[in-house]
Amino acid sequence: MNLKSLAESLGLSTTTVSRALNGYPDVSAATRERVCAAAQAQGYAPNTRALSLATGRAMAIGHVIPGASRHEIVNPIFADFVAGAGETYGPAGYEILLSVMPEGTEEEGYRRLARSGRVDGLVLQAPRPADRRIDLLTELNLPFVVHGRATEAEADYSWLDMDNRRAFARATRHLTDLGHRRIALLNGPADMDFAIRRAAGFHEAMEAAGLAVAPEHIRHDQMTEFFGYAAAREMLAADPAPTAFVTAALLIALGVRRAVEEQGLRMGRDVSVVTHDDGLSYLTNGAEGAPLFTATHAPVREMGRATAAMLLTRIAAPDAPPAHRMMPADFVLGPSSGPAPA
Amino acid sequence: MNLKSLAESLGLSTTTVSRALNGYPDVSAATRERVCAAAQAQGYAPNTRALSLATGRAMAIGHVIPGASRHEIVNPIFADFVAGAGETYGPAGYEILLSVMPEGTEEEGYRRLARSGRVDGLVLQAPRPADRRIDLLTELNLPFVVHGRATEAEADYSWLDMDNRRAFARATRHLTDLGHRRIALLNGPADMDFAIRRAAGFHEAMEAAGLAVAPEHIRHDQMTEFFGYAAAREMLAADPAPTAFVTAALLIALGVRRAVEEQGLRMGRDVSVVTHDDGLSYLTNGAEGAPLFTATHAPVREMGRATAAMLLTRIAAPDAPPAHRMMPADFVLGPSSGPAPA
DNA sequence: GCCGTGCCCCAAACCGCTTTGGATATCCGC
DNA sequence: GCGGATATCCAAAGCGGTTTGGGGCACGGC
Repeated sequence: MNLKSLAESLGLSTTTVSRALNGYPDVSAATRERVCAAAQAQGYAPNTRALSLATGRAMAIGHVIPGASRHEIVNPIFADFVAGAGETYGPAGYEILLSVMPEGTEEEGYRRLARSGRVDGLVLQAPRPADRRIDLLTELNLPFVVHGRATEAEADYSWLDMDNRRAFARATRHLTDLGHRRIALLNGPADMDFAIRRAAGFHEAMEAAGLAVAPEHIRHDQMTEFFGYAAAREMLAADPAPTAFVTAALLIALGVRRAVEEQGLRMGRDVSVVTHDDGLSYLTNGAEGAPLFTATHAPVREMGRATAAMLLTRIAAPDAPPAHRMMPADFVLGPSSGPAPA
Repeated sequence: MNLKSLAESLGLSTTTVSRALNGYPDVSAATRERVCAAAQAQGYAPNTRALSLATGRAMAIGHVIPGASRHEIVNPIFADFVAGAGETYGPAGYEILLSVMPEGTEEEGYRRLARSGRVDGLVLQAPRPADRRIDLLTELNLPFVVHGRATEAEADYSWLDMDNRRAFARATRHLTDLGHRRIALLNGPADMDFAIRRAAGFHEAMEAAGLAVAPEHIRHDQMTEFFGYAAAREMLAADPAPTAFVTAALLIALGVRRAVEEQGLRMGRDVSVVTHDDGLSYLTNGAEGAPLFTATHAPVREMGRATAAMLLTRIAAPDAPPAHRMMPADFVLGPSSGPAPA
């Protein structure tokens, strides 16, 4: 069922039918009525491929999953972020094009994606401090918004980020205020910009409290339960052991809790834990109103929605100056943190 | 940089250039060489929109996230499954089109997706027993493969599934063999086909052991940590309490462990837990060689790869009869299960 | 009676590629 | 020298929409 046969069945030209369906003025109300009814009845939907070729708009946004190497860890926040973005795209008629780019082929991959015309814009995730993708995309002249920031990027670009530094300073200060002096940081991968900002916030608060940071109490790794468990287990066995942990993800915190309890210690009394919580739908911090961990909380789904909205306005007005948006994190008090043991 | 200008710059027709690039015979080796070199040099990449319109193939596969309602839980296995599928699509030149379909608009949504020609095939996830989508897609004549099965579907269709019944029978038998008599099942949502099969396996093993199933020991819900915690906590406080749990996901098992330890009980001694483990990259069952839970294990990423491969062969030969593939689950022995307490 | 003015509608060009159906040139055997 | 392969190449017709640039017609004013 294409435009042509629909037009024929109505005894009209394709031009008129097209204009009628797209709300152009040059068509009488009666005709428009008739056309719309017929389209509805015959179940007409424009062929996106043709539409896209004619209009030059792909009506799709690219999201890239970096690294398709077999044992790569898929970022767990990815699903929620994309679901959030989808909520924004849907009503606007955009679809998500997911591109899995094998490590190493990235430059070529982005180039091809841009030239292929499959997408009208791109969302960049998990940037590194000097992320080459930003300059690349600027050069390719494809609208994009970065979820996160790339500290050392030269060009100005649109981004939406959580205030990582401030959130982690807040979390750490909470612990120093409680009298903790040996605080460990279980952070995300060291080459991620967000992890660097989180570390900065941590150091800032430690310094403000006049505390030294023990290098052996800082760890960077993929944010898994096992990382939290293994790192905490090791640190707790050492002497002196930390009395508190700041962790970059709820999964890490769950691992820490496992190590803590395995040692016969109690969380919130013997060892305090403050975590960042991405508000993942399938991994909530306890129940509503009864959090399990003291946490900084910033729902990533919300960020997906907001990032998508920024990108859509950017696509609508590509020449507008880049926009920036900083999302704050809530601070939630839970039973996992308490005064430092004497 | 389109075909036309590339052809002009070479003094050839677009026909010849197209044939040269696509490996058709009607072109001399010298010309082909020249064309390929120029394409490389000028950074030519065919416009997918036009290519797609001309060939009729979209070079994209649709994956649908059901439900975009604000508080919907995004299935955590989704990310790994899609990453796996992407590994298969990539080398074949296919991209993933992610469609977020709001609850209720599904029928219309699939119809539009099919007619729009954006995708060459579809992967259906999380089917319900009498899933209407299967008949719908068959009617729409769009190649698709179901991850899971729909028990009551009438038509024959391609599917790939884990052997849920057998896996859960195996898990349950392990516990009955250990002498457990009161075993609880913390299952996925009751309307999911996979959850029904898992329950069937559970009941089968209980019956084989001559054990009655207490209705209050069966729970269906979203597979979150909190569900595991709350359900186990409640059950352990009741009298008689179960001595063992079978759980449908690692996250649930983590919640159960939390409840167990909160009660001062020890997992594997006072309370046994056997879980299913989807092998998510960011949520592993302990470390390699040192599992945390006794588990049935079937990596969902692998299933993504395999499902994608099935779909691609189906697209290549749409008239072949539907294919079926059953994936077994491993059984992994861990410290979370032990003899029933006396 | 003529002309300007809206109102509706349409034919045809175009988006960038593939593919069909020749066209031209070369080369072969006889 | 000539018919018929064979090897190369190309013009043009799609694919299914949008958009440009009119064209006919009725109406009103002079």
